[in-house]
Amino acid sequence: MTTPESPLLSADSMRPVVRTSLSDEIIAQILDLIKRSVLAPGDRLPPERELCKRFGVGRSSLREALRSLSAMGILHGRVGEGTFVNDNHQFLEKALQWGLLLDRKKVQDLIETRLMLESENAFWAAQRAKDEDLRAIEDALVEMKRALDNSADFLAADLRFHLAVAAATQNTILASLLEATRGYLQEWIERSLAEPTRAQARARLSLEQHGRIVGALRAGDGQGAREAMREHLLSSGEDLQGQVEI
Amino acid sequence: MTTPESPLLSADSMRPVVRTSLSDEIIAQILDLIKRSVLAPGDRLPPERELCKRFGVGRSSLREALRSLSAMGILHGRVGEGTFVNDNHQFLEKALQWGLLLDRKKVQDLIETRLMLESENAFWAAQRAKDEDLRAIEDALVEMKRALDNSADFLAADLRFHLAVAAATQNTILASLLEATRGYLQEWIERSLAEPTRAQARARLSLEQHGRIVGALRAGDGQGAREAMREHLLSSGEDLQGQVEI
DNA sequence: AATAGCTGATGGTCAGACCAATTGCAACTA
DNA sequence: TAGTTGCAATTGGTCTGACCATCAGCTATT
Repeated sequence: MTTPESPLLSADSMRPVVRTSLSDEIIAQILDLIKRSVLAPGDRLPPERELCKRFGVGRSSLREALRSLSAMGILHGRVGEGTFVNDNHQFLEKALQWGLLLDRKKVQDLIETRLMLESENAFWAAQRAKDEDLRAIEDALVEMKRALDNSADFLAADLRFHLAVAAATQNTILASLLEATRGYLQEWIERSLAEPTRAQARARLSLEQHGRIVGALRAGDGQGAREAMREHLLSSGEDLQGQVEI
Repeated sequence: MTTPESPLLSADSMRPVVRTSLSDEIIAQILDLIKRSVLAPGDRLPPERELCKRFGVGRSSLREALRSLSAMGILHGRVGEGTFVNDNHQFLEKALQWGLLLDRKKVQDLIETRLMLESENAFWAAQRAKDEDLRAIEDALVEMKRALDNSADFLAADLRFHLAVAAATQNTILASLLEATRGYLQEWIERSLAEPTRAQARARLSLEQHGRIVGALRAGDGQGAREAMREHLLSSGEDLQGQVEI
């Protein structure tokens, strides 16, 4: 038989206790510091042994927090130098990478997602790009033209072009998502341009298509930019498609 | 004076050594085990002290790996019981959450991104939804109708509806991104439906709009589904918009 | 039959130690 | 003087052993 409970306990006056681990607490605190710009990208954190004293925890707990933040690309440590706040927060990229590690079949989905993100980004960029954004985009285009016969340089400029478009949307989430997908696909893209002759032909076509995108962006033509980007990715995506199925 | 370098060194024959940390190695291995279904969701990992022996590392390194995986929602540990593989891998959601933690202003961007993801998802769902997907979507709709006068239940069914649409796209990345954004906005959505009278009116309108979405999905009308979803989110988004600016 | 108490297993935390990489300065060499 | 070499301090990376708190399952008590 159970003893009758006190009336005090009948209601939901008692909630289960949250037992948050020390490292989770530290993770939250450090993220908060970054959020409040007390810690800016590029900054160096105090040495681990000093952070221990400041947080009042042992080195294990502290390190488990730091390693977690490193694992998701927010911090990075170098022996003998220190631990730094990453410039570009690639947590999304990291997460995506891990997600793909869990299920490699998803690359197909990724290509599709990227098509959508890129064309949508072009749409918003056309409506919101500031002068400096347009200049960055056109700079990348010029660089692509200059690097027509150098596959690696061309690809780098191409990446810069797309990231500049993403930045021009003024929507950091959208841009982050695009950077994450694109960053991860970069490996495949490079592989699909292995044969030089093929790469040359592709580069010329690609250059022309990029020119059309810039035109639409300059004109503030959202629909046109979306279509131009879509067309570009669909045509350049065929190579990629074949590459993935290997 | 610099001594002339050996010809062997002139080319890029020597690349910098990658010094991968032990915990990163362990993270990769565990993820690989999950990917190959050696470790299934719900499974319990061997005790830490035994994993140390198996991996041949100290407990610090092992724990730093486990904590990192826990921090991104892939594992979770309970004292006295063990460490388990999480059922739902919400690393994308976690990452997005952290991203927002770093910069709360981004909620605005999130709303915009969600609009795009949802409408695009509707488009693909219309083309690819299987019978069981449609059934799940309609189930959610029925549930919404039943819960017209219960704000919390209605909201839950609404969430189920949108997630079912996401699943119907058959694109796991797209669905994950949507789940992540939606999951994080849920808090705001709930807050925007605080006043019961307002919520009632909204619920009726919302129900009708969802009905139209289902119609387009059933008909396999991608364009129509995208438009219906867009319309729904734009109208329901006004409340949200006001909420965020507070 | 139900309860209380014990025991072992397990994750969470700490402290101290050593290693390896890096930096900066001092000493040395050409 | 200019460049190199060598040493020492700093710092992240790793290991070990220990103790604590919690939980599950068993045992003995009532």
